[in-house]
Amino acid sequence: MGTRRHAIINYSVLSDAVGYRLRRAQLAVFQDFGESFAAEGLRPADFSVVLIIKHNPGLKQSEVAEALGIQRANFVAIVDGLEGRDLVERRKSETDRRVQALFLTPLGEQFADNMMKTWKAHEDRMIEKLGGAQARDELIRLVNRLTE
Amino acid sequence: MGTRRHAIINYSVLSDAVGYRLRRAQLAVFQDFGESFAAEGLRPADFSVVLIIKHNPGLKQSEVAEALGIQRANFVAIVDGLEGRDLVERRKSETDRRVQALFLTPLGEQFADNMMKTWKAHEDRMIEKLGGAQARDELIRLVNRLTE
DNA sequence: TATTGTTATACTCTATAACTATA
DNA sequence: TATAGTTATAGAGTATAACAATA
Repeated sequence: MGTRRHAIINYSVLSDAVGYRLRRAQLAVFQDFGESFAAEGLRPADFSVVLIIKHNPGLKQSEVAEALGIQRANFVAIVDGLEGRDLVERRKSETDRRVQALFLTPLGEQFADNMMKTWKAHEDRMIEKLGGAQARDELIRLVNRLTE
Repeated sequence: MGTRRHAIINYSVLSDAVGYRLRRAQLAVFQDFGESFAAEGLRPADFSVVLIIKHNPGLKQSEVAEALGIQRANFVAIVDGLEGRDLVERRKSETDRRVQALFLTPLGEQFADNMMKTWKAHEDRMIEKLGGAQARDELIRLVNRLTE
């Protein structure tokens, strides 16, 4: 049979456990992000990499990786993917032949502009859910204390 | 050579992107959680499962899984692990032979009590970082809006 | 027919070690 | 010796399909 649809659950301290609630919220936000960028096939990490390169052209691979908390070994495949889509270009430094400096291609610049429009629509949805820009600012202020 | 230690990075909108900041903060909290429970070898999912079973003995596997947003296929291995450590017990329901009802073992009850002490120390650190219980309440209130 | 638990499998993300080429 | 990028690999976490037992 199964008369009840959902069991009534006592979540105990989980209801306001910082880690648990943060995790569930982050997954919900990334879910919306994923749906927003499904057509472009852009993952959160790709977005952040394109954004950083756009605003910091010429950085070393390892600098971008470190800025985003990505290990340089795992960063290689991300750049490979973006380079394969002709969005990002690796240029060997003249002064230090070990380093790869990263730049957006012309297509990458164009892609970044469109990407930001899609992102803004996503972010605006999140801000609306939060209850406005002030609530967003308050949230950022609070979560930053956990990261610092 | 290498005169600069860290490149100065323009993070653009990433500085207050809800998803990005939430993700970084969640990782920081889980990092502290992991260090707190390194000795017990308890992952966040294990913690939440033990907690739910403690406060809702006799729930079906699928009910606990759904309550925690874990797919029932992936939940099997989690319960296997906890059962293998003699913390959780599966009991076949008398009324519906398909379902496995979940209970803590006596050792599991004892483990849960100790677990909560470790967790409270962890959570208190997070609350302190946030600036007190009121700030924590405000954070929970805000992130819940993203999940609902 | 539908549900519960299970197995198998694949894909992403992350972590570590070791290699190469350069400095 | 040390650093930047790379390769290989292994471990989590997560998603989907299909199966057996039972309803």
